[in-house]
Amino acid sequence: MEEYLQSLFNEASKKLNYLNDIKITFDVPKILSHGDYSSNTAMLLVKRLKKDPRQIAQEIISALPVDSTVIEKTEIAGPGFINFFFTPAYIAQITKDILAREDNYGRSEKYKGKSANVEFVSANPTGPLTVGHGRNAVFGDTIANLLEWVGYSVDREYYFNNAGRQMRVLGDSVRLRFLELLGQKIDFPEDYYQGEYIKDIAKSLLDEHGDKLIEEPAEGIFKRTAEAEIFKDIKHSLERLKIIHKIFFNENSLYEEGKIQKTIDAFKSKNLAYEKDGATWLKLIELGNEQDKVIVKSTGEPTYRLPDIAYHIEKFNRGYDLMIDIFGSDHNATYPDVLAGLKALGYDSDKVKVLIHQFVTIMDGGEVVKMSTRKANYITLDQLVDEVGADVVRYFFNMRSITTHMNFDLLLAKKQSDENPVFYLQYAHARICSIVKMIEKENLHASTKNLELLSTDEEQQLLRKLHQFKNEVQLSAEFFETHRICTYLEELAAAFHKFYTFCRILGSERKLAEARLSLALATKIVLKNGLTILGVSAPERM
RNA sequence: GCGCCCGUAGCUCAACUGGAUAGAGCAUUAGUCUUCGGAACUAAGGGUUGGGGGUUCAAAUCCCUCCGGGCGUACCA
Repeated sequence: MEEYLQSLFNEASKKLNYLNDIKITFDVPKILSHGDYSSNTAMLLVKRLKKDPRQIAQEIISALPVDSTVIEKTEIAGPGFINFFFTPAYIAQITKDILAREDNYGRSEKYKGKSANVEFVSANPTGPLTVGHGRNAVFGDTIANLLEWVGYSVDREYYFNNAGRQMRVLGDSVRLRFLELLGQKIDFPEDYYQGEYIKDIAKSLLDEHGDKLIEEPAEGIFKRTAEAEIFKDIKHSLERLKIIHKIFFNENSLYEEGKIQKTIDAFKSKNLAYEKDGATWLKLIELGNEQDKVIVKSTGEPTYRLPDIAYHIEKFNRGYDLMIDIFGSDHNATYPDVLAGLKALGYDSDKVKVLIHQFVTIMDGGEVVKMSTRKANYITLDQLVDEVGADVVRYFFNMRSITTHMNFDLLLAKKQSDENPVFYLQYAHARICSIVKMIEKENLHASTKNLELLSTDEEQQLLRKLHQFKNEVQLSAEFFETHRICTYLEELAAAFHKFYTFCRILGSERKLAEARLSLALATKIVLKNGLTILGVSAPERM
């Protein structure tokens, strides 16, 4: 419908030149009596034309070559909105498109030929993924899905570092637990990894190798085994949520391939780096940031900024049109340095989109659970999936804007899981599947021949909702907002249940029953496609 | 102190990125089933959008200021 309106305005702009100077948009009004679509174009032109907006609106309407079989009414309302009312018969035609495209309905080719990289999770393998990582993981994967739905080819990537201080501490944590198992009295430092999983890894090493490892350094087999075991668990946790990264990028490879040094050299050759107090500093003030920062410590080790910049250069060199980084809010101070560095080296930093999500506050029975990987005081992602299921976890993390500091009450999630909105959506889907099966036994089949019969309020409301899906997918992808899909699907499911309550299929006149059945099928398709984007299953029965 | 994010119904969150009368779910209350799945539907109550100023035809949304919370503010990542 929007495309049609757009084409009307394109025609009109040939007569009314001023329409070319302004961005014409169409909104779906909140209130039914304001029509199917509404445009504020006239009001935006008030300043320029110095005329009454309602008068401008009238001028525009007169210039629109409206086809009365498509639009039954246009009106000027309020301060100067132009409202469009489509004919019920036209609105019902959407059913045909949906049934024809099925699983692909809602996809577009707007960004066909473009490539994107989505980097997310990226937790170092020092411990199991926590609920906090869950938000990052689910959101990142869903953003990747959305980008695919609008035509991008997408690589999902996981960036990690197995060479830093964290990992040394990890190796030594395992070594100490190992010695402990051999009966040695050890003093386990407070800032080491306290989790049980460290003991498990130590135990498995003991089982396999006995006390032969007693003289081994922490950085050898202890660290290697810990990394391998933990990574295996991380990948498994992600797979349970249907998340599979195509690329695991090890920061270490940047050193091995000399890319870190190359980046330092690049900064130096542009006179953007200098030595002070034995360290190498980046001239970030000159690049517009708050203060200069160290990129190579006096020990000779780079700070995270340098490999981060080198890593993004690496991604630029792979030719992506869009690179998305997904971070928790604890990283919000780091990325401006990285972007400034990239820009200074001549890369188009606008291609890098940093999405920061706020923290998840875990509540358990009204009490805040403070989390720390090192202290092993956390709820793992696996535990969460065990308790509420993958679908609920995915839906829950997707259903809120990433800017909100969300509360997750475990007690509530467990207790009220039956009332979670995800079940409402799945129920609607399962209900349709069951209806269709049942009705086809009556030798009644969906038909789009008489869609104009779908004229009740409930049918028309449902049809209008279906119309919005494609646009909703596009907006969600362009604004990088997964929660819009959830909101949309809840409205769609509600519209369906209402339709289903008031409009009988069995018992209606045959042509009407066939049309209604096709509407139900179209709803099923859109529900399923929406859930697919979110990574939530659409069960045929529950 | 400074930077980023947040503050909307009792609770958890939306609001098409500046649009018309701020909406959903949960909770509360009152209803709807001899037939297609009641995990449903109908209706009611509940708001000075944290406070105050400003910008304009129009502000929950943008700007200023104050209050409250989260995360940062490293030669940790």
